[in-house]
Amino acid sequence: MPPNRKPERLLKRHLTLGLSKSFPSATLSRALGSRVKMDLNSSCFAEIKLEKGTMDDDELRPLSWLHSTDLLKDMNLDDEEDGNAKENNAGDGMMNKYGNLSAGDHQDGPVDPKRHINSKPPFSFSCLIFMAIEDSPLKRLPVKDIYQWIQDHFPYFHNAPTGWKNSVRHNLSLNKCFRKVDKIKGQISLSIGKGSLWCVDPDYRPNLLQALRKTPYHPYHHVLPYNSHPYQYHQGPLCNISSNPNRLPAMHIGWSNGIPLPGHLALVERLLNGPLHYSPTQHNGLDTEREVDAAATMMMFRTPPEQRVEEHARLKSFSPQHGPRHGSIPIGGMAPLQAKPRQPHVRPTLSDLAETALNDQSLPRPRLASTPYNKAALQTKCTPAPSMSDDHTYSLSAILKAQRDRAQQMDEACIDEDEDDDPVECDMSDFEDYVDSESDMEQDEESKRLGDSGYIHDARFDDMDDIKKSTPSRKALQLPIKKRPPRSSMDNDLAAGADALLNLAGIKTSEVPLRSISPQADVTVT
DNA sequence: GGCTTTCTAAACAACT
DNA sequence: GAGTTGTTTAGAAAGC
Repeated sequence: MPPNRKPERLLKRHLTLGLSKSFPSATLSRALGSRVKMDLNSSCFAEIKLEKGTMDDDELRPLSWLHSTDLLKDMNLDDEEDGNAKENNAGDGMMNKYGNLSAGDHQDGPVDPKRHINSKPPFSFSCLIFMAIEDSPLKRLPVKDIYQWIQDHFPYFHNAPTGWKNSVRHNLSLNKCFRKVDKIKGQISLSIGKGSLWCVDPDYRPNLLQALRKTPYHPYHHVLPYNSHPYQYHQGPLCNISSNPNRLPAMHIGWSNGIPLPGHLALVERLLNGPLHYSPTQHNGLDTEREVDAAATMMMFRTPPEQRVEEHARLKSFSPQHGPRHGSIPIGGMAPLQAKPRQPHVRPTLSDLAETALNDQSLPRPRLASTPYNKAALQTKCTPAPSMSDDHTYSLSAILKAQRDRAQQMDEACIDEDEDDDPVECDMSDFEDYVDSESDMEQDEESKRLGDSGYIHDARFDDMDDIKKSTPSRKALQLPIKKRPPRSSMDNDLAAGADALLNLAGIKTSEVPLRSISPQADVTVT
């Protein structure tokens, strides 16, 4: 066997083990195969699906991916098994007190589908909730409907002790991936009883997607050679423009060190659907794809932060009535962007892309981290690679390291020769300058949103809380509140990097000093 | 062994 | 008052 086949075989074994461990009987096939009616094109799975790149239409059918893995082919779909589930489980000596199968139950020996019916799904509660919410038409559900969805799709919970509902509520409350939606604000006229609606925080949607992707038997777990790259988790649509699995991730600036670029997604969408009418499927050139990514990325860095935010907000306001565009995905749980008709066979050059992007005042840009004291800001705006492990892991040192890495990367690009502007120091000063410059509304919202315990309030943040507590705010001290600088040093670094790369690509950008780059900066495209 | 994540239980308050 | 919802704390298990 060729060496490159070995991981594949191991993965297959892993998938099989993972599946049999968690869904060793017809439960899975029944629960997922016949009961789950999720539309992949409108659910969270659309993003996962798209990352495979080239899939047949058949594979777009709900849960066909499960069957495509051949993992279900031998499963018995008889209904009687379900009826015997409880009885069979009761006889399972390996069952813990909650009726779950303890880890390792199926590690040794063959799985007996007659014994292990209704074992616990392999998804974490956050994943279950995520799927439930994503499967709802409005991408928001009351907790009661979340219960129902979980029960409907995972029969295990029909017989499980009710403690799992507590876990669901606990997860909703503590997991920052989920947000409570004010009923009035959400303009839900339906009577949903008491309680709130819950939705997925778009900022954390990639995390949840990755959590889903981490599920042992996930169909695309093994597909993408670069699926460990954080960029891919964030930028599903890029798979839209590339069916080449060997394609490298887009340019690394901005995310190679773990800092996500929330606006990049939208920009790529704009590049794909906007005036460029680029249709990569018409052109198989790998370089072209890179050009698109590169230009998109570089342009991101040349757009002022305030416009990024506006663009981000604008995208968030998309109406949910727009159906999903074929091959596209919703962004962060939002309604998908409405596609503009494409004009095929128009291949833009990098210069075209750059020129268009540079002239577009509304192109989004990422929001950069604000204050280290603002947990929410750190978590939502400075989130490193989106993973569930990262989800709750935001140590100051890690963040500073990310900052330092980014600074070093930009430094290595020989961009900013201002010696007084040490990147690391600048980043920290930016942080401190932003301590009180964040709007009260935003902070209130963030603090309201994040709560103060569990997954969110973590002992790892205690030191930061202490710092904040021991550091009187400017407001408290009645000091003048600093205004946010028009462009942070980090922005300048990014812009500088963009300039350098544009120049390398043969595009002359403005000679205006980077610190004073404005959206109207002249750019000469050669 | 320590850390992190996740799950579970329990208590409590607020609300319907 | 009962039931539901939401929050918080605590502890344990499992994986790395």
